[in-house]
Amino acid sequence: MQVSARADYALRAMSELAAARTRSEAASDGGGGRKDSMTGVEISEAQQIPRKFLQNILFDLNRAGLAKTQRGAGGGYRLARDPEEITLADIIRAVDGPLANVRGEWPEDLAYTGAAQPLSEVWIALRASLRSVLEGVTLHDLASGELPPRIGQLTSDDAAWEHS
Amino acid sequence: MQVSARADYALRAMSELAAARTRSEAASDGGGGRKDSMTGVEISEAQQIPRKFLQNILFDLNRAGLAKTQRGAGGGYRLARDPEEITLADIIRAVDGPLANVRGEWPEDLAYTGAAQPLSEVWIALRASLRSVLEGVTLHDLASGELPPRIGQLTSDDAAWEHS
DNA sequence: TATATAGCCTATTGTTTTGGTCAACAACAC
DNA sequence: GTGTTGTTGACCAAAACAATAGGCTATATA
Repeated sequence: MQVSARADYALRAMSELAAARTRSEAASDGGGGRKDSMTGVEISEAQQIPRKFLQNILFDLNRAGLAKTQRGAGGGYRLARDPEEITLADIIRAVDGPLANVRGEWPEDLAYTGAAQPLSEVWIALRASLRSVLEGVTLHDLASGELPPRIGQLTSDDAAWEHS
Repeated sequence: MQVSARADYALRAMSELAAARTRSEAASDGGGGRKDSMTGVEISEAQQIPRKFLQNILFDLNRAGLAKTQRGAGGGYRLARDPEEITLADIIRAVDGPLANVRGEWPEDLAYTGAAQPLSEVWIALRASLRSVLEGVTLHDLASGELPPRIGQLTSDDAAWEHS
């Protein structure tokens, strides 16, 4: 139940790209508009992510169709879709594979015997619960700083801030 | 976001112990009562878990105060508390450490900059969400086969059964 | 008090994942 | 062209994970 460095970095990089796009749209007074792309180096400096490692991750995001790339001078990375249409779950899946699995297997593929039988239903529930968070937050939510109400409920209700 | 083999095995082993205790209580007609403990080998055969690996895990569970052990002939492992008082979260923490952390850090310790700032709140929400499932299910729920309503909601409502 | 039974516990092994680097190569803007 | 930037695959070290080995210790009971 760990969030990997890859996933964390990917989310931060994509946030940065979402911000670049927002900045670019805001500058629609003149005509040319400001650039909505960032180079790998720019992203790595903005978010303090090791350059080379970040490039691997951006490559995955590109392959998954979440980011678009432009080679050559003046190139860089930009979002492939509107920030409203990219969820955190999309990003994590692109770099880490399936959101939740057990010992490398999908929950529904596990065959439990005896007393442990109801466990598979618990895993399904767990996955659904993860999804309800990660598929409910988009890059736009992050970039605007306004997370959906669902998140606020979760972080305020419980003793959610205790360790572990 | 993977559930480790250790966690899976631990949950299955503890389910088995819960079942043994239930069987023992059911046999309260005569007087002696049936044994509520199982040896390592019995558990490993019942759940198809590698013997030696299981022993490491049982050791952790013992150290965490979730299982009690008895050496010597006729010995074995048994639950240290009532099954109603042991949650799945307790078991996972005993063998895997903290339920949810990011790159080895607690969510609240992460310092995000710029566009990624609201991410830490998302991690808190994610952890709360995990907890709401894993702290809500006890060994008794598993052994009786009757999971709490919260689980049923999660597995029925959504398209919860799709892959990934 | 033997003795078989069972857990204790440290060490070790092999494999996979993770985090990260390098460098040759391909595309593109100017 | 020429320099900038991404592409791609190979590479590496360290850590984590899964699993095994085996001598040691406790103890129930015959």
